[in-house]
Amino acid sequence: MSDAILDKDLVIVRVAELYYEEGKTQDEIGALLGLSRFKVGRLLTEARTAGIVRIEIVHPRARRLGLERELRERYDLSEAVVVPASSDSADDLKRVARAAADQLTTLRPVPDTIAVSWGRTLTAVAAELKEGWARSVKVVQMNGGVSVNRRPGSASSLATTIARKASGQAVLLPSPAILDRLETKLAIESDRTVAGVLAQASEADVYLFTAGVCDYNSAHVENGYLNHEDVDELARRGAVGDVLGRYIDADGNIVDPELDARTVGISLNRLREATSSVFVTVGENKHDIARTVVSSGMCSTVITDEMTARALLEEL
Amino acid sequence: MSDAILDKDLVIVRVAELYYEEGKTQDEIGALLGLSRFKVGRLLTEARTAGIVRIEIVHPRARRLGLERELRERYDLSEAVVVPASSDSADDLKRVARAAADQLTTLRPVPDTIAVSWGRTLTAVAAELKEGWARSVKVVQMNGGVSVNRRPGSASSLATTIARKASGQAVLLPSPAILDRLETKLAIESDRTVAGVLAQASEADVYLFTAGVCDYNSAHVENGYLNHEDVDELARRGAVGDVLGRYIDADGNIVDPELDARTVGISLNRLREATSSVFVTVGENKHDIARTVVSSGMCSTVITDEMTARALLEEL
DNA sequence: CACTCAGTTGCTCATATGAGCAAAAGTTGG
DNA sequence: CCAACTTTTGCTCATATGAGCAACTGAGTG
Repeated sequence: MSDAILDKDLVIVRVAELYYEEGKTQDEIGALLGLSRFKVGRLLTEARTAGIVRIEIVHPRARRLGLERELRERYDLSEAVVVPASSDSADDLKRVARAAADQLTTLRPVPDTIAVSWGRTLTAVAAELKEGWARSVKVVQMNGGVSVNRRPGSASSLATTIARKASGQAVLLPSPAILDRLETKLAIESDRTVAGVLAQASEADVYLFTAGVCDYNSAHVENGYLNHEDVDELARRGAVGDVLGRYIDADGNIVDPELDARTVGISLNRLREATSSVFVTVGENKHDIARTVVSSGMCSTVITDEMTARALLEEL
Repeated sequence: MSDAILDKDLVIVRVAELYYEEGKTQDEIGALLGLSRFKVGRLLTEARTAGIVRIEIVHPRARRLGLERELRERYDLSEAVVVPASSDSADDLKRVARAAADQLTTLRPVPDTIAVSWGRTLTAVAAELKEGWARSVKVVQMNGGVSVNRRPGSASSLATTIARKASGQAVLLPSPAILDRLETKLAIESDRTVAGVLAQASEADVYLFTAGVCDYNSAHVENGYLNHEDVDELARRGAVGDVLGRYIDADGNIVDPELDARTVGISLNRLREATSSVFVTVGENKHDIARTVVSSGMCSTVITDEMTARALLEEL
């Protein structure tokens, strides 16, 4: 092949095939093709760099470590977990939930208390956790509203499920998410029971939360806390979504202070100050609020799908 | 992770990710995960074996070396070339043609004379050959019919194209593929010009041919040598297709000796006796005739697409 | 509880490969 | 045609990895 008219690409392809498919050594390939083993090595490196050789990890537990590192660096996070895109995007919620379950299971030191929010995403995480994922963790609800749960068959809330699977204790927040009048909210937050739960939430070792989208499909609308006019008004004020029931704009600022004052739960600053605040998010409709959360310091760990990760890494 | 509830698959995936995506050594991975480097090595081997790590050669020039070896062994071939399936199967003809062109270019010793048949497959091969693919090769037509070419714009036959690109000489066979009467055929084959060309074809170093399917789309029907009744009769007699215009059954036997006697060109036994007979075939409609060619010793080299190769390797 | 057998582990030593460097080869401009 | 610069090559030496083996561990049986 030394004086044949074959171009370089063909040589690279042959070398890659002999090495990866035939299992031949670089020495053997060099002898076969009349090249030095050093040249063969360089061609293999070029084949990998140019994408002619593609090495892919194919497994439900696989991650995208390169994207994870980029996310950590871009947003100064202590941890990022990215689940590869799959051919069945309906599967993404389950796979991100499983990755979140894996991450919780490997938290070190094992937390005494975890504060959790609620929503479909965290419900999936609770479902993916294995029995005995930890030993005796107290799971505290950190924002209101879980009692207004209309889904039939969901007898135990996600906080209860997470706690049960760790042979731990669930501490539920017996309060609506949003009160009609400020006075009522202040009264409830002063009540010893509610105040005690909020205090335990504020002292948690780990915060686990997701975010909501500011649209008509919102759990707040579904559960009667907001109506369509409310949502329109919030969107008009620039809300991209809610964290712990608190509606924020792209910069992470509360868009409606009056509404916020009537909302029950710990403050967003508590997430910013926390040593370990874990944010789980899936889906294109949440890209805007996801960007806000990671860029305004509300989380130390993000767990998400590949499409969301790529969106977060795009220049705006 | 030594006492975590994570299962083995998760460990394998993490190890594979750290090695192939992060470029860490087995030593480094072992230190990170609390495993020996020997254990890490075994997990990587298992990841490759189990298909969790997939290494693929992605390039228009790529081949399927494993299938090639299986074909060589199954059919006692000296060479087999298999082109990977692509997402655009319309592209297969071009890619197989390119692989055939590559193969011709690397023939050693460089042949003095090549005998060729005709058809769309070889036309594509001629198109894929580079200028100067060889130096001064004589290309001889070994079966009749090329002159009855109705395709507009195809000013030079494939034999002429192959010869020109090698700065060589084309020797065309000035004869119809099939004669109406046996006497006419005998007369033409005795003519000094035609007899000389057939003699040169019989003495070629390399034979390059494809096969035709026994159906209404056949080039013989298109060119008026056969009509639909003829095709029906051939099929009734068990014909799976034609090689050099000669219709054969699954065992490689001539199905209509009378028709065969009126057909102009070298015999199929000459292909069987040749040192180097190269068979190029693409497409599912040719699987049956392809199987006949490779299993009845008509070729020493087969060049085909992945689907055909897999069909040829299937047990019947 | 002890024995046997199968599977797994960590090791030594040999082999395979890569990094960095000096020399050689190729290209470009005057 | 020659000089200067860039690119490529082959090498030495260090590192990374695998094969084969002995020892260890776990499971099953009497």
